Amino acid sequence: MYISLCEQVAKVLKEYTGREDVLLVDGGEHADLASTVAFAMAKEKRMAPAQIAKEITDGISDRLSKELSVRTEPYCANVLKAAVKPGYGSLPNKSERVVLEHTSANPNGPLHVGHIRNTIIGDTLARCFRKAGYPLEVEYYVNDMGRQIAIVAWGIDRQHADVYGEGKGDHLIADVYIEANKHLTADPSLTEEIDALMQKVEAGDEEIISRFKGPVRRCLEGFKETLAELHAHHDRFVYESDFVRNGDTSKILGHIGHMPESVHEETLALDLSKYGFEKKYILRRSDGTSVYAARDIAFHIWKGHNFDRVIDVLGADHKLIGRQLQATMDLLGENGPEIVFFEFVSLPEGSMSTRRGTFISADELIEEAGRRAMEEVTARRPELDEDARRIIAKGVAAAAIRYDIVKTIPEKSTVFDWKEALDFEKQSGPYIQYAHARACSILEKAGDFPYCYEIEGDGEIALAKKIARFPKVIDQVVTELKPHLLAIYARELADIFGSFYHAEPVLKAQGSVRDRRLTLVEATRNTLKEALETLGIDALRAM
RNA sequence: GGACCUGUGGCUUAGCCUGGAUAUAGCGUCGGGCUUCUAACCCGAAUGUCGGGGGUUCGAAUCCCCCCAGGUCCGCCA
Repeated sequence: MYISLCEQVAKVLKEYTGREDVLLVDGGEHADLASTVAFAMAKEKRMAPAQIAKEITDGISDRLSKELSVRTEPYCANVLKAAVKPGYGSLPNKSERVVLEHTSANPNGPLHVGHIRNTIIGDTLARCFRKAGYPLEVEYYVNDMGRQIAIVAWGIDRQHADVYGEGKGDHLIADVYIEANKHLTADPSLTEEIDALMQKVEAGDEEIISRFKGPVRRCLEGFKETLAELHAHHDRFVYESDFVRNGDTSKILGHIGHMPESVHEETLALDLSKYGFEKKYILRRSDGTSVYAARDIAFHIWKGHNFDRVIDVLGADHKLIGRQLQATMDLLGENGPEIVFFEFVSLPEGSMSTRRGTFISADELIEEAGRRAMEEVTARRPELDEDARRIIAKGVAAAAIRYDIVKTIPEKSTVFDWKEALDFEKQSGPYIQYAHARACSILEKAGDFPYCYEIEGDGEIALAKKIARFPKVIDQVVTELKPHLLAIYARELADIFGSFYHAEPVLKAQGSVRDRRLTLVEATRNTLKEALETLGIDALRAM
């Protein structure tokens, strides 16, 4: 409704003014929709913008009210009819195939609170793409042959570590990795042993390859548990080593070697200066092995051939190499990735590092959030049995974590704060869940009622207008790749519902007033549910 | 030294790409509201040189330039 209304108003405005730049913007409090066209016309017509605006509105108001439902009531009625249906906000199916890569942390230790910013941005985007009707595949790119994993394999041997015993694999691997790095720092000559391992892996040495594979698999087992707790899902785990084994990497390096931009010294590199990069982009070491960047090119060529739109979620530390990759794909005439970058999460005492062991793991955060949520549920709903409370607490914990992370724009670096991460009030996931649970509670008590799509009063209209915007928000998230817009939208919808809830009695209203408010509550509940699920948050029916 | 991102009431934060009406919300503070649909809530108040300085414009938090502060990167690591 809202989307088609925007399009229709824009069409009328374009036809009337004869201009293309009628850009419709949010009208704020004074209007539902606004156009800046009058300001643009002011200069050439040498008239005050306000006067031009008045002439335009006088000229088109007839058409708008005749041809479109710009009058509030019929518009709201149409909105509500759509919003009470399951799946509200879903957009028409598209044929454009999308591949989205997120998380892709190195398998050398557990996911920490920095990694899951990637996970949550990525998974929320993925849910929005599905909601927007795109066929989508979500991938995790597993670095199973880099230096880090060589260090893990080396450390396991040297420390006689048992990473297959009791405990979560990713944490056991981290212990080995941290210890191994201490040894390497103490005696830098040991790095030769790491280099030797990497050369053997690239050469296809089966024994060394299997020494790498085990810990990688063990670490991924741990990741998958953590990701499931966060409601994040990958359709496919793609292994970096596959692009060496299948020959794609050497094939592309061969091709690049013949390009005019290639630089042959001891290494093979690309000169990307025409894209504004000062540094050469090194792809093959002097010992003949490929670097990460080369395998990444092979991986992205594969993605570009199999999908129409390629999206990566990457940390700010990948900005340079990500842009070099984009430039290289352009040079090769391949379908390159769009990249969503997010800035770092640090701790009050400094930056996080798996190598140094200075991080808060996602598992710690999930556990602590679950404990706090259980306390809270037990205090509020002592009459519920433990299983019921536990289900609610798990949903609340994941909601608090996901929302706390997705609500902030990715460009802003943040400092992890337990207090904020575990906040269950206002501007939090649980707050939005609570609004949904309240709506459920009303509807459950109401029993059957006939839908009534009338609307009256500022409170009801404000709610209906907000509901109307949901599909547009989904569309905006996938075109602008900004999942935080959905987070903010859901919170604002919950805010407006909160005010409505306190101002307008529903169950106590009589006759058609009761029916229309119940219909509005149902539309709100359904919209909140769809929004929450698209955020990867459980739409709890009771809290 | 160079590149990118960020800087908005005491704290956290939206708006910036695409300039337009009194700059968004939360926390905290202060004052109200549970015999009434779940108070994880609601209503009201106070709190702002939109980091600083120039410029463009009828109009700048938003665009351009310079400076300051924080983060990230500049490896034959990933």
